[in-house]
Amino acid sequence: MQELTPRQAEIWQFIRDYQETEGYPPTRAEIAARFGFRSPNAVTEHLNALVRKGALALAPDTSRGIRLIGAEADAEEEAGLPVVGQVAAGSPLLAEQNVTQRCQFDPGLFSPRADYLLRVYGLSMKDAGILDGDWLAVHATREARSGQVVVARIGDQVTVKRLWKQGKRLELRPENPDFAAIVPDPERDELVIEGIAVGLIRPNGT
Amino acid sequence: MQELTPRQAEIWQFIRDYQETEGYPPTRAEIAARFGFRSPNAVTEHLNALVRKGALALAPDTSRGIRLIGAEADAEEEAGLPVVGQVAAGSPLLAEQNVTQRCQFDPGLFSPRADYLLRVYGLSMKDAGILDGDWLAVHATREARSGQVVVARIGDQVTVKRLWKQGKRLELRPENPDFAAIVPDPERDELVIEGIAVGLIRPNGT
DNA sequence: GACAGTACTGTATATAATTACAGTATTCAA
DNA sequence: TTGAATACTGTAATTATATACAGTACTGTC
Repeated sequence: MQELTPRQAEIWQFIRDYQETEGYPPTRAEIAARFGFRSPNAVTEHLNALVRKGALALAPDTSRGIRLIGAEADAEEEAGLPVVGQVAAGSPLLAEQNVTQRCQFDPGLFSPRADYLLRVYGLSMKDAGILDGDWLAVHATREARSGQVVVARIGDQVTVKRLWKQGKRLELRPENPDFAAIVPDPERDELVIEGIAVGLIRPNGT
Repeated sequence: MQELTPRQAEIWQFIRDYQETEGYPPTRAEIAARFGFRSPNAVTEHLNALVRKGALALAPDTSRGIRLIGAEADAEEEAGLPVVGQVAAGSPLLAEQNVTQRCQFDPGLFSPRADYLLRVYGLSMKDAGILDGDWLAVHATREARSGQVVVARIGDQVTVKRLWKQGKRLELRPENPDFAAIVPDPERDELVIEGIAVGLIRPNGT
């Protein structure tokens, strides 16, 4: 969708709000009244501009025949965040085969934004309050700071650990005394940070 | 809302579908065409009946001035579940003063249904993966089985612990060796089960 | 400096749409 | 067995609404 001018955006938003509160779209005269236009034609031209830019569709010769495009959240958001289960060896994390379901919630819940939910296997992060079966909310990024809980990929393995950096030396530490830290060998192992933990959902009871 | 006749329900659903696909409500003539009525008045009378029964609202002298009622989820669900923070002494858990915000998500996420989210203070349930600041998803009920994590009220205190029953003896056990179990004295303390834990949300990063 | 895009005023008109009024027929409860 | 609600046909009037056309003015850009 092409960029809207401030005025066009105002009008688009008014139509959305009107639709929301009244249950049906406004007429050109109603839009003109809201913005103080003395001519309904001012609105018609704005609407035509919005059609050209793909922000709405107009049904010709139809009263209130305005349909906003992109009013609802996009399909991705509508369906909710993907929940990534067991990751098949070598496949991208978000490959369809790995997505077991989708989960919808308040986008502002996590900050920075969660891009997907990763089902956690095992108890290696138990002392960080991350248990088997939990869904870790992950913000997809390659950048992680020391001390953050990260989703990392080493070869075919995807793992959740706390990242520690000391100069060039990287370490992936579990939070459970029964598990040992992973120190990737930069020569042999390819370590990729897939994202950082921004929250957690425990869908089953405790 | 009063019971609709089959015909009225058909018309109500058509309006919903039309609204969904076109982006605006239908005219009486369009509804008549869909059902094969030869007179727009047949529709007008159906609409009036639907207004009497509270299934929709009509804006007079307004083209397509139809607003469906009960099409979206009810207001409670719209606003999301209440997040209960620090509970003021003696107040009901869901008293407005205790609700710090609301959080919206997939209702099917927790089972049984979550009625509210309780902000957890302290680390007494650390080993159950429940940390300070976590939001415990709670199903409001007075009934709890031994072994379940419960929200209990003893006098003015609201606490999250694991419930253990042995005959008539009740015990609220923390999951952290640094804390001691609470054994309420049935003579002195009034123990009320407020609900059971059905899940958890950790809104902040880890 | 001409041209396209934005942002309007002002007037007029055809048609889209609601709504009133006069009927017919059926069903179901008091 | 009468009355009220449902479920329509048919016609007509009024008003709600979209839209065409003729202008004005400002802005950026090729």
